[in-house]
Amino acid sequence: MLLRASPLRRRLFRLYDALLARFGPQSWWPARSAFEVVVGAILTQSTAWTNVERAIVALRRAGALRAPVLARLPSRRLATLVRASGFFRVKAGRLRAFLRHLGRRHAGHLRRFLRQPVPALRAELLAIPGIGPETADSILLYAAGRPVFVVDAYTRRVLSRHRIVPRAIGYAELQALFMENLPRDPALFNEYHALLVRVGKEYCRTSVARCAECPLRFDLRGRPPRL
DNA sequence: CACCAGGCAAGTA
DNA sequence: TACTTGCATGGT
Repeated sequence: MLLRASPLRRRLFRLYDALLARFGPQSWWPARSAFEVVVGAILTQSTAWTNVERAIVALRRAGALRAPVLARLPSRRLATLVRASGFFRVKAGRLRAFLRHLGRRHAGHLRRFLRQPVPALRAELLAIPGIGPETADSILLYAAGRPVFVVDAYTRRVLSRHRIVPRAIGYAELQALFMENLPRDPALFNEYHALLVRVGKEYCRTSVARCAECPLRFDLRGRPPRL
């Protein structure tokens, strides 16, 4: 995959190099199976990962981190198990919607579901209620190993604070910026996104408080980052 | 105490 | 099409 050099491409590579040099490989996604990636991707919607971990632990203790078991769990019981991840009634419903789709369209086989071509798989994921662009792309990249870049709040915040993109850039535009300017390599997309989340958690919250301590100092040219 | 976190869908203008 | 609001727990 050959990409002609451009200022934007150089900035994206330099940002990646700076992140990797500072934080090292992140070994994402933090899950033991593809099914657990799907569950975590739904549970982490607008929620701190520490709270998702509590819910995952509860599900594991109940033996519910497998499709056949989770699919048979009553909604009240499921809601109780995922309570710590917040929005628990909504998320229990979304997990059930995914399991219902998996059961009806793919005989409950996640592998089979994930094997189809990216465009069809992405469209099918987005058609499941409760799965939007970020959740779908997280599943595509981290559960199915496809070269799809995941955009999230940290991606937008880190790049806009470094003045690489406008603050209000849309999901598709920001995703295209990465996918059209980097080699389409699942391992690269995996690590890049994980690193953005890592630096975001530590230095790039919505409050600008820790922003000044950020070790990257990436192309700010001395100016304070805008909110 | 107030504010925030790895979204999404439904409602309004 | 572009905003706004509800959903909810647990950490800082």
